[in-house]
Order: sequence, then structure tokens, then C-alpha cells
Amino acid sequence: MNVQTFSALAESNRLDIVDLLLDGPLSVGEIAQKLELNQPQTSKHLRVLSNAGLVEVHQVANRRIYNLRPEPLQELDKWLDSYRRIWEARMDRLDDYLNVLQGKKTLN
Amino acid sequence: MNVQTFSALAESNRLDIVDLLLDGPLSVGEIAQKLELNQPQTSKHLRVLSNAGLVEVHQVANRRIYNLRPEPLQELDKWLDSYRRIWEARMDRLDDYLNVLQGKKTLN
DNA sequence: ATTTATTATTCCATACAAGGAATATTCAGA
DNA sequence: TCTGAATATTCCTTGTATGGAATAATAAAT
Repeated sequence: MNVQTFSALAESNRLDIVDLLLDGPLSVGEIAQKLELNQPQTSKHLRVLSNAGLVEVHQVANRRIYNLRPEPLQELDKWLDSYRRIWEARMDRLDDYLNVLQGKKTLN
Repeated sequence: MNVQTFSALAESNRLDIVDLLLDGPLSVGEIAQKLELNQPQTSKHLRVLSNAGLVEVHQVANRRIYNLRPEPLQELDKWLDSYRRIWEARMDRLDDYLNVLQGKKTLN
């Protein structure tokens, strides 16, 4: 799992941007307006998201249109697979482990 | 979606710890040894993970046993739901959006 | 009570992220 | 070619995260 994805999403404004782009592509100005952000910081956040591969840009005249790229989120989804299997089984294998420890102890 | 979850996972050592705990609970020393980390930094990382609710601790004599808590990852899983719907549909609604822009343009 | 093992905490130094403000860049249109 | 709109970049400052080293705290054992 790529840590860059988590880094990019570990900032509330950027998470808001991603959630916003879920409804479709938007220009920088539209994003800034809807989230009440300054344009420069919006551009900066978009660059981070872009570096993480979470968004892509297309230029239309003056505007730059950003939209989501599914790949990183699909990778995240795939990563979660391992954990889903455990949820069904039993994530807190604590009791088992404590028994092992107890066993070790009685073996000493 | 809670940003703390992303922050906690946005560090490779911590991500390694989480992946390691997938195989079952471990003590601090075991984690440090398996990941070749110093004990103090291991404790620090575990504290971050604990604050994010990703792990829980149980004390057994000297040792502190850490294991995963499923809730934050389940929340992450739920958050991804919105995106899965889009993947099937078509995440890059870029063409549509460009047509809209084109339409606006011809209306000017 | 003292020692030993295990874990947590503190202090320090460094690196990195983020916002504000200003400026640069790019492109379309007059 | 000049202007204006949209976006990116830079500079600066501040806050925060991280690792290393040392130390503290806790519990078991002798």
C-alpha cells in the first residue's frame, strides 16, 4: 500500500476536495469557491493530490479541470481486503494470544 | 471520514505495524524486533495509532499487548463505498464536463 | 529491597507541511 | 499588442512530526 495516498488524504481540505470531485470534474476556481478556500492554497492542495495520483488535470482554455483518478482508491480498497477477511473471522485474537502467553508462563 | 485515520496510516513504519498486527496481537518488543525499530519510536508510533483508535492495549505483567481495532478501518471501508459506485459507472466524467463547457461557450 | 526486563516519556535538533501575501504565468479576447 | 481572467509558484513564517539519546516508570523475580 502506497503511503502517499494516506498522506494526501490526511488533510481535511484535501479530503474535502476529493469528496467534492466525487460529483464530477471541477475547475480550480469552482473548487476554491465551493470550499471557501483561497485560490493559491487550492492549487497547492491539488498539486499534492496530483502527485499522489488521486486527481488528473485537463486544460480547457484558461481553466484547468481536475477530476478523480480511481486507481489509488482502488488500491486502498484492495488493501482493505486483508482486513475484511479478519473482521469476519475475529480481529481481536487477543484471547488466543493471552492463552499462549499463559501457556508459556506455565511452561517456565 | 475521520482524517486522523489517514494521518496515522500516512507513515510507513506505522503502516507496517498495522500490517504486522494483522497476523495477531504482539507486544511492543516483538513489534520493534520484527520491524527493526528502536523501542522508544515503536512506543511513540503505537501511541499515535492508539490515539487514532487503530489499536488497543492490554497489559500482561510487564508486557503491553497491542492488537488491531477494526472500527476505523471499517469506517474507511464505508467511505470507499461512495467511490465504488462511481467506478462502476464511470469515474472520469470528464467528457461530459467538457461538453458542458463547450455548451456554455456556444451560449456566450 | 535490589535487580532486571519491558515499556513509556522527555528533551533536543531537524525536517517538513501549511497558510498568507505577493508575484509570475498562461491564455483568450478586444 | 494590451488587458483581464484563471491558475501556478515563490517567499516567508509558524506549527508540527520524527528520530536519537537519555531517562523515567512499572512490574516481576531473586
